[in-house]
Amino acid sequence: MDRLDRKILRLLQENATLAVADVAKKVGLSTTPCWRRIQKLEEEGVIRKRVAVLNPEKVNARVTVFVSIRTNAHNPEWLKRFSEVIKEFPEVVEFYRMSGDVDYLLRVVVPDIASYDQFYKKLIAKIEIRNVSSAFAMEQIKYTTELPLDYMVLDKEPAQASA
Amino acid sequence: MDRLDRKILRLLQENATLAVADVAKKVGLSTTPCWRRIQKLEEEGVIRKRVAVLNPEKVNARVTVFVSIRTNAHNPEWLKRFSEVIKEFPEVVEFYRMSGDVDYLLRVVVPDIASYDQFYKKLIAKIEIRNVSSAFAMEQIKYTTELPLDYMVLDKEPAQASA
DNA sequence: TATTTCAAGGAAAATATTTCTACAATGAAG
DNA sequence: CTTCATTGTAGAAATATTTTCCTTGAAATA
Repeated sequence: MDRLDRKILRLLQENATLAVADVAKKVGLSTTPCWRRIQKLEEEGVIRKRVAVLNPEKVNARVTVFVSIRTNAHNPEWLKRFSEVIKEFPEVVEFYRMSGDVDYLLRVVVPDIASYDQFYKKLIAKIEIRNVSSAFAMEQIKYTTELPLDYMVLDKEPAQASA
Repeated sequence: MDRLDRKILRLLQENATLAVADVAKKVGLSTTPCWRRIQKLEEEGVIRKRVAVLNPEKVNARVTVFVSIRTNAHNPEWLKRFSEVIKEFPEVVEFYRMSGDVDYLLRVVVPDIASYDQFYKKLIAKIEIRNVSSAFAMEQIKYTTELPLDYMVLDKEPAQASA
């Protein structure tokens, strides 16, 4: 992984429809080596997938709720069951195990508060939870799928562009 | 927007590299109308973009921190300035204005705790904040870019597939 | 310094795939 | 029975992917 790989990743994180030739041009490479690099990044799993990102408004996914969860059952069985339950809910788009006084944090996406209430009832019907607290987002000011690449570990200097 | 559009979106949310012909086959349509639908979904902005999703581990983005922010300055100027500052940080991948006792919530992605501390110092150097509290994620159990489409508003019944 | 080796890039072309356009057919609604 | 929206078939044009083979330059070794 060198600076060229990073440049390629940056471009594809922004726009995955770019043709290999265009990526190549932008990073200052010809198509063949650029194609080989992308291929490799995919094989290695650096690039996990390519997806379409939708407009939340347009698909009626207007409300984001952060759900903080505390549990009594601090054991792997409970977590396993809980994870499986959560993964079934398409409304839960993110799910973290946390340090600190909150045990788990969910990001839930629904059309409105009423739908959130329905989701909430479905959730607590499926699994026992000690304590749930919901925080509503009023506005999504920034949302990106792009990971910061400045921290990426570079094996070596980028190969000098040969004449 | 009917059930066919929804089906198309579901597929493209999962995998944006699918050829139109493949999408068509899966939704039970021939390529032309499927192509036209996708075209329209893009024009209307339902599909916002297509992106490559990277593996956080592989690009050294291992630690997620949720940063809760309280401010004294409840005015549009401060928010504007704050937003601009935040948008400059590639480490901040999500940013919400919240209801409740927390004013803003950030999701920050960095390689490790030391980097988070550096980020934190950079942030408070740039803008005055009353109160910051950081919660560290130990594990990302679920993360998806797919929005739930079950809530999508359908104009009408899907057109009957014609013979 | 000469020579070998190796990793990476470049050009070009074959292949494959995709996109996009015309035009005909269908079925529902009025 | 007319109209309108939508689909289907087929094919041309454009693009993209992938392979083959060659070149280059850096590093290693004698």
